[in-house]
Amino acid sequence: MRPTDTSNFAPAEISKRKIRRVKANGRERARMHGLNDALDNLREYIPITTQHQKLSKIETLRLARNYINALQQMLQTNEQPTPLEYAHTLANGLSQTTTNMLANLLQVQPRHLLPPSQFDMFSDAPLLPQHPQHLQNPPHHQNFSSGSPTSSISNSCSPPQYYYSPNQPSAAPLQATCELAQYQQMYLQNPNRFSSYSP
DNA sequence: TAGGCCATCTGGTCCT
DNA sequence: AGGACCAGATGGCCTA
Repeated sequence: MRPTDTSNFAPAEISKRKIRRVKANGRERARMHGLNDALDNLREYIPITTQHQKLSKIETLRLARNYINALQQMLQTNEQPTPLEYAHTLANGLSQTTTNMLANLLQVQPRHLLPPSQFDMFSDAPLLPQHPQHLQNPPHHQNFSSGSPTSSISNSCSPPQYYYSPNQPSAAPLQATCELAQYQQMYLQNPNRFSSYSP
């Protein structure tokens, strides 16, 4: 008899198992809802959002990973990446659909974000494209290291706005990045302030 | 229409 | 024993 074969079980035992299974199904449903809520929460911290279509679960996780990488690179190099560099980091490992969406939001050519194998299909493309003029010299572009120690938070909070879609439905991700930039600048000015930090 | 994504169910395993 | 977690199976929905 297979472990799951209940044909020899008494009706009372079968009923008991059914009840247990139904209860387990409910818990599993609730657990998955909790997982989905957490993913929804995570989506709010990712700088790329669209109004009509939300990122899939797997793409949310991939983009979150890439976003963390991008922020780490900014901290390590103490420089803001170009839009194309930023897009490259964010697009790492994403599906073609999401990559296209990303390219559209960041206003770079999608073909410049494709992996090398797909990039070969566009061999006539220049390796490093010119950014649109308004992206090459964005009005709010500012090097992190250029901020004076006495500059206020509000003045130093000039995130790379050209990284975000004008259709951005929520300012939350923008604000989150802005705050990270502030913390980065504070850290660079006085790392000792953060030495005792524990989450 | 095929493929991707999702919710749900299910049985197995591990832990308390 | 019962709950949490996991992975496989299944069917529905949507989009390119």
